[in-house]
Amino acid sequence: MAMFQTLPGFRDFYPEDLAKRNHIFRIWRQTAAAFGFVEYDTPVLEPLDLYRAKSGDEIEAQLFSFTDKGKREVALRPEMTPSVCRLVGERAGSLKRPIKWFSIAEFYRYERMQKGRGRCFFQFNADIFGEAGPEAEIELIALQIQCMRAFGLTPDDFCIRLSDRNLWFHFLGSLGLDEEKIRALLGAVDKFERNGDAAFKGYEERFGPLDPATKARVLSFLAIRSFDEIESALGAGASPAITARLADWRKLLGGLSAMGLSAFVQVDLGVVRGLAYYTGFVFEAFDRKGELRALAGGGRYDDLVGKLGGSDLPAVGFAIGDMTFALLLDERGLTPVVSQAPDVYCVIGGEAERKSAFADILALRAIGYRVDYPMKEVAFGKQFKAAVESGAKVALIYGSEELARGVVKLRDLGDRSEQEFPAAAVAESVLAFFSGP
RNA sequence: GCGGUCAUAGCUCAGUUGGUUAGAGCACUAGAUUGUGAAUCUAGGGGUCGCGGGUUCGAGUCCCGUUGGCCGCCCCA
Repeated sequence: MAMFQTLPGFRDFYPEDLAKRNHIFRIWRQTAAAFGFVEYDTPVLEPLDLYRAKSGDEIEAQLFSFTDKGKREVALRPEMTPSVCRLVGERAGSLKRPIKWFSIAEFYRYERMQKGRGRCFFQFNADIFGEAGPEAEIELIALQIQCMRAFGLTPDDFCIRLSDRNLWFHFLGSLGLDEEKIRALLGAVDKFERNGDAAFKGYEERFGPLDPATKARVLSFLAIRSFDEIESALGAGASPAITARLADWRKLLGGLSAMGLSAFVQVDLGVVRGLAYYTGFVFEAFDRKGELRALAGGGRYDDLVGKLGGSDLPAVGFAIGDMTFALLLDERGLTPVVSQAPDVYCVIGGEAERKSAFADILALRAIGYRVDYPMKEVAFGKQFKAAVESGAKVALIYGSEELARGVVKLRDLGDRSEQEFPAAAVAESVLAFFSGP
């Protein structure tokens, strides 16, 4: 029993765990780069006010926050958005647009542990700044899909539910509700899927009973699952603002369709995301079976950079969390098996032979091969067993007989065939062996 | 923050109505085996039975507390 445990909700990564994590990150990085996104990073520790400014005081309960030795109130970052808003806000005037940035970083939230949720977790974040039109959403939704597809996940495994807080604002505004009521009602819509009718309780406690006709219209609006339904609900006699918004929808859906991604996208106005700062399209990825919490989520937040970074910049972004994503890969049997085996394992006769081997070992490693050998003098039989168990492709045999003849023997641990190389040209010979047919 | 449930070796678990020095398999180390492969045999290391207190002649076992895991609620940027 270890003397110390990790803090609740924190994780150790043993080599095999870290290999899996790194493999996931590697694919996310490659994918983001393929989409033309560049990587950035920010401090883990930030001024507490950065998060207060965005989300208000009540958020403090879920922050790892404390006062540092300089009497500054600080917090471990619970998300990337405020930090990245600061970065782009500071240089908004000099950055080429569109600004396409991504990061892979660890975050901390003081919450109760649950399946797919801990107190520390990693997120892949991607954002586009400086593009106000739905072209940015096309790019980001496509990236989000590819970040999951790249692991072999299909439309049978997950889908992106697409909604629009802007449309909800127009719709509820047309019912005569003011902004405060609209925001409260969107909170109810967000909870409706989970809590049913009880979701409206908070609204009604604050503003009184919701007019039944209005409620009926809200319920039928949040049940919308296709663009056709949106059009028939709003299209006839719509205001210019709604007409323009419907054009944005057509552009977004058309773009995703042209990319061949329609099967991954589900229009679903029941998703509005709880966050008040989202201003337009919002999208959330779920597993198809509905067994896990959300895999990824994002949306447009056109007012936040101005609020946190000082310069007005339209923005869209999303994040994928590592925990739920890893659970989904496990469930589908898609967790990558990452080999950390050496390419070459050296079998060494004795101390004299060891000296001959060392020069070659270092030369091979310098070329980039993974090379291992026994630390101590052990029997040949054991060394061959160790070579096989290491997973190496070949064994290089430095025996006294071979070296006396000026050769080193290579044994293919797969087909058990052997060949000899001149002892003076081992690195070149191994290189030729591996690049040969 | 609330409720349910669980906790014995690195892993999976056994452990009698409370009774001697807490066990097995797997894994690990070494030997049999000083030049060729996942086998076999033998030996070894590894446990304050999550932690603390109580009941008892005696607690892994019963009681209370606590910490941690899992599941659900709240929340979920």
